[in-house]
Amino acid sequence: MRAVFFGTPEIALPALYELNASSHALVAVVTAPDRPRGRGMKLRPSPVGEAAEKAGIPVLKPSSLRPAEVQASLAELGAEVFVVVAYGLILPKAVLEIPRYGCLNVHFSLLPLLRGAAPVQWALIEGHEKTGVTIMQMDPGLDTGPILAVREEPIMNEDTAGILGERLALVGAKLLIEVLDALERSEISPQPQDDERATYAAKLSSEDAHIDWSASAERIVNRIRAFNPRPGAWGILNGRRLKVLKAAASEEPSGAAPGVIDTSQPGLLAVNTGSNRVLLTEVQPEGGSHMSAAEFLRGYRPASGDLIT
RNA sequence: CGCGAGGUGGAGCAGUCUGGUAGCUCGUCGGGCUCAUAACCCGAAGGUCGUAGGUUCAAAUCCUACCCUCGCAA
Repeated sequence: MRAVFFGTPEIALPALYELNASSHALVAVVTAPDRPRGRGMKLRPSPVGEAAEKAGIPVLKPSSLRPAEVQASLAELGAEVFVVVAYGLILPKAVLEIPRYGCLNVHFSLLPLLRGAAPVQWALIEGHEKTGVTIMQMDPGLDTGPILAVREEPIMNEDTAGILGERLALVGAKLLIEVLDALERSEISPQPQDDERATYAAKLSSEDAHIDWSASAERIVNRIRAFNPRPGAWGILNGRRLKVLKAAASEEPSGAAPGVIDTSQPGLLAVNTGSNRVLLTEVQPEGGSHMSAAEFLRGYRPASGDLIT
């Protein structure tokens, strides 16, 4: 079936590739406009925009979907379905109604849980044992449409948002094609969501990534996992920002105030918290590259008793 | 011209302001001690101090240009 793909960041790429390689006709890609980003604030296309251009697929980059002429050009594509994966803009009702089969959204949670912008991160922050991918028929609400397909995915202890997101993106890409195939054969019927059970995964800022050391070790570690690789959970040590990319909760109870570090054991960087100590295992000092805790200790030499806030 | 940090033996850093031929914690290699060890002791190798040019009796250190890396912010 003729499809238009809406997406913006990396996590949408597998779905884009899978769709492009499928039996369905990918007639155009819609993505967020080129934005000044990165060091130097140079204008750069979104990951999806870049990939689509490279693949020779026509790309639209409207800054809004409200203008009538934008909606008209979407309609002209003659698509039977719109596929939306982490696009970034709300689709107005008028747009949702353009394709015959409506708009499908690939969402990275088990809806109605974790509706919203950052479902992968929140699944980790909240310490869930499983999450998944839901494909739904979009309606004007925020991730409220009826469900077409669900795939569960277990969350591993060593998962970070980056790793888990990659896995979900691949699962979602495969599931998307299955849904399109089934839809074409009318073998699928939407199931409404149970709004009572809905929870929300709000967009996260880098201030949310500032570690509160008075929380429990488990909560701290979950946040660190959720913010890896971006933007990176962090604290301030000796006046400089220290990103914590990986950490593990230890069995050892905190023997000092939250945030006080202990370097007495060779190669280990322990931080006291509201519960057990947390062992930082991979960090990145301000201005530097990421490194193991052992390397950090060798070069930067924080002392036992220093406070990370 | 968005703001900022940095490129020093294999790793992570100090030294740069106040020029005078390089240091720390590790790693590596050899030897010793030990039942043993990632522990300890002794010794060794390894650096054109990002690149190019300039100032100077003398440059990691001062000046100029360029390359690369990283953080913030978006």
